[in-house]
Amino acid sequence: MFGHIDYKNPPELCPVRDVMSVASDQWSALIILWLGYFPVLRFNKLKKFVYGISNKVLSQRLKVLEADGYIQRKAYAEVPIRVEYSLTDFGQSYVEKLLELTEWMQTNSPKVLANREKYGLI
Amino acid sequence: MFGHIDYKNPPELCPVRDVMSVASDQWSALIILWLGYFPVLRFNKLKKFVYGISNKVLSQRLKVLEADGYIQRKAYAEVPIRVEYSLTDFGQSYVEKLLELTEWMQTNSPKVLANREKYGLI
DNA sequence: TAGAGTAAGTTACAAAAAGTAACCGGTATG
DNA sequence: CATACCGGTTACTTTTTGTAACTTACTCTA
Repeated sequence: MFGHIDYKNPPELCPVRDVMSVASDQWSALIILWLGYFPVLRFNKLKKFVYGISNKVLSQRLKVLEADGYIQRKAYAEVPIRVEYSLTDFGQSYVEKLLELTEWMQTNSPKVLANREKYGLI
Repeated sequence: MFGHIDYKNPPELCPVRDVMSVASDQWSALIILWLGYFPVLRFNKLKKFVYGISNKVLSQRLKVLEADGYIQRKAYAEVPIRVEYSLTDFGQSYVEKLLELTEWMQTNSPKVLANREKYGLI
């Protein structure tokens, strides 16, 4: 894992870090998880599921996730316009990894919350 | 995974989401990964490994990660003061999960970078 | 037939988070 | 005698987010 980093002469930028920071961003992760649950979602549906996200940030994240190859966007020339978002095969393989982490979080978040509370009282 | 969310009546806040956003934050993840590699690290060493982080943000993240139970801080009353950071058992169990994700990222980041480039040219 | 609602965003502005650089007091190093 | 280390903190600037209004063209409701 750290083998590729020469930590005595740290590089200006680590590409893995860059890629990971996009994919594990809170909103990006939620978008990908919901698209893993529902194969196809339109903008406004997605916005309802990814509770609390703004149009602006949803729009930004969708563009970045599309550019990075996790999701695909299909626009239909109807009136009103219909746009469908779905995971690519690559995105599908990522969501499986992400789900493992999320499951760990679901199991362990009570411990974190308990810890947080205890820490606040001391 | 989604069973706990009633997406027709979305909750004001999802605790899992809150916990996960702290733990999967870019800087937090890097701190935890380096502490998984070196059992004990002092502030300035950590700062060198977590390349690019500022004192301010490192200090903030260490406090939050300590409060959430991932790391522990030991200060020795020497002169100059010595402070050692290390993973708790809980943090250790988390870093194992995080490493799996990181390994996936290492394997797959070339695909993402290739995709990104292709997308930029169209 | 006026009014509201839907669709997928964009835009201008405000608020929050992150980055930058200087500083602390005491000690060891050159 | 000046410099660097130790583990941070503080004031200030820049970047990122969030908020709310707006867009175009059609459909549904009263």
